[in-house]
Amino acid sequence: MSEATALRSTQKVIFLNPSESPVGARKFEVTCSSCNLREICLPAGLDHDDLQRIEQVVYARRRVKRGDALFNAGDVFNSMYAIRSGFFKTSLLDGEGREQVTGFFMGGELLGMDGVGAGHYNGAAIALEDSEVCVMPFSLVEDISREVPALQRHLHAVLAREIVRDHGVMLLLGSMRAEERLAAFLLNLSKRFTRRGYSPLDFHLRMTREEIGSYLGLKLETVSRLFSKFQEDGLIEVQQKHVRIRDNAGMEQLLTTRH
Amino acid sequence: MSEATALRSTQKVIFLNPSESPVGARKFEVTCSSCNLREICLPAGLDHDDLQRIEQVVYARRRVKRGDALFNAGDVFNSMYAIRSGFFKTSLLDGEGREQVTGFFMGGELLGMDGVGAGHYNGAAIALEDSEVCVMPFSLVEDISREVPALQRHLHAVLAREIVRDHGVMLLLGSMRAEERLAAFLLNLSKRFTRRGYSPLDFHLRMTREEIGSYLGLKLETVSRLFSKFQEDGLIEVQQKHVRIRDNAGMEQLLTTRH
DNA sequence: CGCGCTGTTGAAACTTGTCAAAGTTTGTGG
DNA sequence: CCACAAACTTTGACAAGTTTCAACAGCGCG
Repeated sequence: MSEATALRSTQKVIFLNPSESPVGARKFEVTCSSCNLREICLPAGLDHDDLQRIEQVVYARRRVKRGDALFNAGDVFNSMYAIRSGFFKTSLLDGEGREQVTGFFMGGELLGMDGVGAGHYNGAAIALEDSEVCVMPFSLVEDISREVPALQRHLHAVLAREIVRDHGVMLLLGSMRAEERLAAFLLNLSKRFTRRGYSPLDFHLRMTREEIGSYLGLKLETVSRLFSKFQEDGLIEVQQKHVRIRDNAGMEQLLTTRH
Repeated sequence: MSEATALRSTQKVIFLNPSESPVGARKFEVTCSSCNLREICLPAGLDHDDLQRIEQVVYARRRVKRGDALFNAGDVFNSMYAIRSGFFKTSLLDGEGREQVTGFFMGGELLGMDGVGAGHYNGAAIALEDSEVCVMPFSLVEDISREVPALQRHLHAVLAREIVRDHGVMLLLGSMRAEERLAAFLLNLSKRFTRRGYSPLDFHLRMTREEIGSYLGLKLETVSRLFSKFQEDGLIEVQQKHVRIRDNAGMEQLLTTRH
């Protein structure tokens, strides 16, 4: 792809979405090769040339304040986003304004894939703490992935991984009881924190009980009761948003034992 | 892409998966341009050249008898499949052998996207009636989509559509009551039958109550009771697997009315 | 430093699941 | 082609799980 094409693509992004401001968005600030999330974000075993070309897809960074939307359902789709730091929830609004949280996302994970192909995002992404994302204009991603098969494969893998993740949530919502859902949720968070170098046994929940409940298909009171029950059973210690896992094996057993 | 590359790709498929037998699998039998599902399967507005190249991705057809698996969870991933005729369910097995149905698929819809990138399928696809699929070796799809941007966009759109579909199911499982779930399910089927030229008001369910229940996160008895209740309420007529929708508006109201 | 959002807990109601039995359809082998 | 078995469906009564409503406590943001 020519540099001219790249510029055209990126400018389109700027003008269509004013909030993607050029402030702090100069390309030379961004390098994937030096990003500490590189191993999570990018495929392994890239040679220097490929890596350099893949870095072109990251056009800019953007800060999102806690409570603000990275994008809303229905917004024109231009870009996918990689989370550099922070924490997001994604959600849908059903017909009557009820919210369904479809996922929680942390550093190194991608957002916005649900907009590919449709021209607009299907759901919203809201920051649960002050966050920063890498902006990847999708037309650029497509252009470069035609030239760099490693990026093409990675893009497909990323989209498919989201499908697999969603199927996991469907399994959770469709066939687990409340207890199992919360255990699965906590263990999943724990695993993802580990990968990012945080403690797997001691972490801070960024979301409210209501958001957890929405994600798990439960009411907030049920979630609260379960936290208390897990604590009584010696599985965890909870204090508001702070969770400490005391009996990891016990939690896993909750998931593998029928009733 | 050279013809040699194409042949290498297709042969790999044959040898890795013996059930993809060359019987009835000769390429010249397959033409997307003459397929009556073309409008559902392929992007609109393709010129003759692009269409010819896209047809290359369909290497073969394969018949799957009712009850047989098109692929199983864990099978090596080589191909995506387009359904030419018939009906499938996809499902996951949870830790203890319980099945979660993740979707039902009919003519013109695609299967196997959950294997992209991981090297193996995440779930299984089982034929609910004698079916026939187009086999699309994924390496071929990737090769050609690098050359034909229309195919590239279509592939991305197809993957994203699956993500959006899954989010819809998560909404259903996470925030609807049993009645709403069944109504949503029936209306969704109705809509998809319409698109294929079948009656939207009068159709034959290919799946059992248990499979419907698994998909909707309900027990089969609950599904059965709801069918009876919908009949009492004059919304539908049911007789085993045959369903006739009598009050479409009433069904839709079930979905838009809170409680 | 206080007001509001978030979280906890209790009791009662409701929805859905479980268990059981009987009826119906489908498929198969004689 | 019939008969029988297996699989699927329906329905009832009861149990269990989850939600609803309500009251109150606590933390944290402004």
